[in-house]
Amino acid sequence: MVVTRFAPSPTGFLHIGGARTALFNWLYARHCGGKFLLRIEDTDRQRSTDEAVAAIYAGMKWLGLDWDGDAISQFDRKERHAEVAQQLLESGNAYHCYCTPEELAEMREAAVKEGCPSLYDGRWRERDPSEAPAGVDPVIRLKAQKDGETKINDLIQGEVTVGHDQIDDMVLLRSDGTPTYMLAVVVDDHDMGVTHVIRGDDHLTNTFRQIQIYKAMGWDIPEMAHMPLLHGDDGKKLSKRHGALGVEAYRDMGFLPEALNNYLLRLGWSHGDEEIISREQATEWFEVADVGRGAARFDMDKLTNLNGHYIRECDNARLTALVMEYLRAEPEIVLSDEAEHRLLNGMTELKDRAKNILELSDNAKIYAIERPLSFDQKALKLLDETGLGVVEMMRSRLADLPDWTKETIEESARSAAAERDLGFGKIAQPLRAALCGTTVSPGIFDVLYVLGRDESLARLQDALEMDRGSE
RNA sequence: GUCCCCUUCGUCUAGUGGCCUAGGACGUCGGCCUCUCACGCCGAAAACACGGGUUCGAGUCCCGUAGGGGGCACCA
Repeated sequence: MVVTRFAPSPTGFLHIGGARTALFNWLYARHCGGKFLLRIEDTDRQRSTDEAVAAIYAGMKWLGLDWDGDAISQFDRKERHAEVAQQLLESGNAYHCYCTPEELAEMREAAVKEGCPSLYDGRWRERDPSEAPAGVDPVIRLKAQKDGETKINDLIQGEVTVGHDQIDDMVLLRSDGTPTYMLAVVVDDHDMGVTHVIRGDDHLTNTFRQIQIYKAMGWDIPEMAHMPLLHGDDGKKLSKRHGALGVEAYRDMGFLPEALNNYLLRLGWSHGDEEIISREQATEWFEVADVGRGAARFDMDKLTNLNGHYIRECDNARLTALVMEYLRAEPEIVLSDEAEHRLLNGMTELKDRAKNILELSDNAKIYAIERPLSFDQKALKLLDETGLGVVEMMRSRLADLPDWTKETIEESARSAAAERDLGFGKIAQPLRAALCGTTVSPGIFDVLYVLGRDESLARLQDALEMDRGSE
């Protein structure tokens, strides 16, 4: 059975690049009917916090990436890691090294000067423990293979070969007895039964070091798949100003999780010309081998476009709930049952006009705002003598309407325009200004209908009676 | 410095030797629709990094160059 995993280190939030890695692992596991596991790489105690771990859980949940079983804490497994290091020591595949940090720094400097890769030279590899200096806690290093080379068949990168002269005797266990990342990943992946390691490109060369551990332990090496990293819009490494934010930041910017998922999926993976891909469809189609080899740049415009699509497709009740959540923070908004009702009724027209939930909420304010309205500059301009004349005329016509339906409202406004030989815009714009306080809104019949007779007439009356100040 | 990886429109990509006069999407520009704004629809400009091979034929295979990215920690 296929087993994949996502192994983030909890350093604040679920990074957007990490989210993509998680998504790919999730998709591959689900595609194969296998398992998707979550492991928190919290061995760095300085940087790991409970809040950060909670942020990862929350981010995964928001994206709909559920994992099988309980999340595993790498820190909790430190005894097991030490045990493996001990085994390696006993089998003669590892040894104690008493080098000081200064000594190692010198070594690196000298190597670079000679044009060699800056590797540990293995000076304690064959030395007898009796030569150990007093008072120095040793580290345990792996006795890596010196000759030959290792070739892997990466599911994404293809055949990659690295000579063993590029791999030194890396530290497995620190002098304080804690495991290094290299040891921990290998032990954990093995113990968790991971069959496919799908991770960022930045681990490609590390893989060859890790394979040394697998070999020394006599363990099976999982399939490897190294996906290209995400870059900023300038092609450089993704940084904060490029959008290297936590997924919750995207949620707060008004993105829908399905939009982010779809966008992340198409970044480095494709299925012919398909652009809009549902979770179900993605699960069916996803193959690791189809992931591209080149790094992709993060493009906010495309994400935004996708988000607009998913908003339009989204259920009105769900959108209303999201909008209510944002509107709750607005002081001039009172979220009465009446307002919620209007929001829901107006949502079909509203959602065509928004690319994110923030914008949607802003546009939705016309249905939740309390009378009397305030008018923006352009609206005021429309409500001049002529405009107010139209408002007054329409107010009385609408007041006489026997039924308040979109059809009767439209008929009333259209005939008014025809009778006066006016372009319809001459009627609609002043009405819009009086009803919404702005010059932009959904279709005017929809606004009138959703607002209802009483509220509509009251708002029109407000406009007629408003104090125009110095004007 | 050294090793590894990458390179098709501005961006994400299709493309696995002839179906490519290089396709789609976002963005941009123009138009249509229209009560505003959107949505939708139609159309346009826009790319095989460069140089050598291999082949009847190369975006597709090989080599080199350039550019970009990553690794080389008692970080993960």
